[in-house]
Amino acid sequence: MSENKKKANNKKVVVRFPPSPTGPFHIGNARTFLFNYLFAKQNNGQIVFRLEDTDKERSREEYAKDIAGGLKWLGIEPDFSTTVKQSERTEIYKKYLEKLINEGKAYLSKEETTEEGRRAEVIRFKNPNKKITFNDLIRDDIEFDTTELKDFVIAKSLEEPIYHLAVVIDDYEMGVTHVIRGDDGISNTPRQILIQEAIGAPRPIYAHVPLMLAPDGTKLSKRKHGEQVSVSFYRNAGYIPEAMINFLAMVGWNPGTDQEIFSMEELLKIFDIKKVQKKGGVFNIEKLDWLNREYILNLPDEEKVSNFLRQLTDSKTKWKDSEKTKDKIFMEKLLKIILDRIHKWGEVKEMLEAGEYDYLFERPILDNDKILWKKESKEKVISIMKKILSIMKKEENNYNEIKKNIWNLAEKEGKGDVLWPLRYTLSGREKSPDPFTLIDILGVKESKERIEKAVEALK
RNA sequence: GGCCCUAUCGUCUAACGGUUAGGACGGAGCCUUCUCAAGGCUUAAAUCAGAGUUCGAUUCUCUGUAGGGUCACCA
Repeated sequence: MSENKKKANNKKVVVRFPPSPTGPFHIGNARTFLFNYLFAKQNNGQIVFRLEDTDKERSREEYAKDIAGGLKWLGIEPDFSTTVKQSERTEIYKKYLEKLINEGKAYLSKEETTEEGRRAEVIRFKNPNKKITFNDLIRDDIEFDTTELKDFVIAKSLEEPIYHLAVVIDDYEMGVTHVIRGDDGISNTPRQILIQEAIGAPRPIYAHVPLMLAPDGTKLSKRKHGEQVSVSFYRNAGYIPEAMINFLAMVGWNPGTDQEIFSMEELLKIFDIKKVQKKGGVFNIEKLDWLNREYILNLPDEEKVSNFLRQLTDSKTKWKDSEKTKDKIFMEKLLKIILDRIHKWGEVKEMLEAGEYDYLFERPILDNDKILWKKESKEKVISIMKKILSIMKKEENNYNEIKKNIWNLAEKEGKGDVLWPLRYTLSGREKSPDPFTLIDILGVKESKERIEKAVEALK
C-alpha cells in the first residue's frame, strides 16, 4: 500500500489541484483552487498537483508553466514536489483497465465508424444501471439515475484512458479525501462514482462550488469573454495578488459580517467551505478595482515607490531618463498625484504613455482660447495673471504664503476666473490636478515663467 | 429536449419563521479649491410568480417560471 493511501486511511485531508494544461490559467480555476487551498490549510492537509494532460493534441508545456506561475503569483501553491502528470501514468491506467475487463466490469466494444477519427474499438464501462446518491458539502444530497449514462467509454484503448477513468484512479492512488471542484463537475460525479465502486476505491467527500460567471451570466470562457478570463491578464494589468485572493474569495462566499477586506491569514481563520453560496457569482471587475485600490493604498511606502518606478521603467515615455526622474522629492510628489488616480499599477504606465503628465517635464503648448475660462475677456485674464505673478514675486519661495494669497485672490475675483486660467497655463490640459498642487510640483520659478510666457502670448 | 443545480437591490451578499429587509461595489445628488481624480455626506434600488403550512413566510412544502450547468472516443 502506498504512503498516500495510508494517509487517507488516517483521515489526513488530501485535496488536489488538477488543471488541464490546454489553455492559460483560468481565473475561475484560480478561485476553485483557492477554495481547495483554504480548506486544505485549515485542516492541515496536503494539496497535490496533477496535470491532466491526457489530451495530447491540446496539452502544452507553456500552459502548464503559466498555471504553475499563476499559482505562485497568487500565493496559493500546492505541493509541487508531488506533481503528477497523467501522460506519464498510462501503465497504471492500463493495469486497472485490464483488471476491469478481466472482472467483466468493462469490455472491448466494436463500434460503427461512421465519422473520421473514431475508433473501431473502444473500452466501455459496464453500467450497473442504478441510482446513485452522493452528499455534497455545499448542496447536500444529489441523486442521479445512472441508467441514462449507458455503457460509457472509459478509454480509447488500453493506453489511452479517458478523463473519468484517469481521475478516479489518480484520486484513489493519491489518497484524495476531498474533491472540491466547479459545479460543472456535478454531472460527472455519478459516472466517476460508478468507476470508483468498480475498482474498489473509497468515495471522497465532494464539494461542488458554483462557477464564477461573466457579467452576461454565463460561464467565463476565453472564446466568449476574451483575455479577462486569464490570471495573467490581471497580473499584467498590475493587480495585487492579495487583492485578487480577497476578491476571488468573496465571489460566492462571505463571513456573514460586514467585513470586506481579508488577509490570507484572516481567510484561513474564518473561511468555511460549507458557507459557500449555491448560486454562481458574477465576476464584478469594478469591485475588484475598488478592492485593488484599497490594497495599493495600504502598501508600505517603499512598495508603492518600487511599483511606481517599475511602471516608469517599463513605459515608453520620452522623458523617463530625464534629470527630473532622479529628483526624489519631485518623484514623491508625482507619485502622490498618481496614486489618487489609479486602481491598478498598469494604469500608471498607461497614463504616462498617454502623455498625461508630460507637462511636468516640458512646457506645454497652450491654446489661447482655452486659457479664457468660459470666454472671459482677455484683459481680465491678463490682469489676474499679473496679480498672480506679483504674488509669486513678492513671496518667492514661500509656497504656503503664495497659496494663501492666490486663494484670497480667487475668492475676490471669482474662483473659476482665477483658478482655471492658472491651472490651464501650468498644465496645458483641460483635466489635471489643481493649480496649487501644480505650483508645488513645478516649483515657483518654473510656474512664474510659464505664466509670464502665457501673458505674452495673450497680448 | 433529458438530467442536474440555482433563485434577496444592476452586481457581491446579510437577515433563530416576527427587521423600517442590513452592508459593500457600482449609480445619482450635494459638499470639499475651477477641471479630472481622490475624499466626505445624502439618496435611489431587491425578497421571480402562484398556491399551501402557520397567528405570522425572504425563510418551510408544492407547482410554475426564469437562469445556469451537463449530456464526447475534451478535460
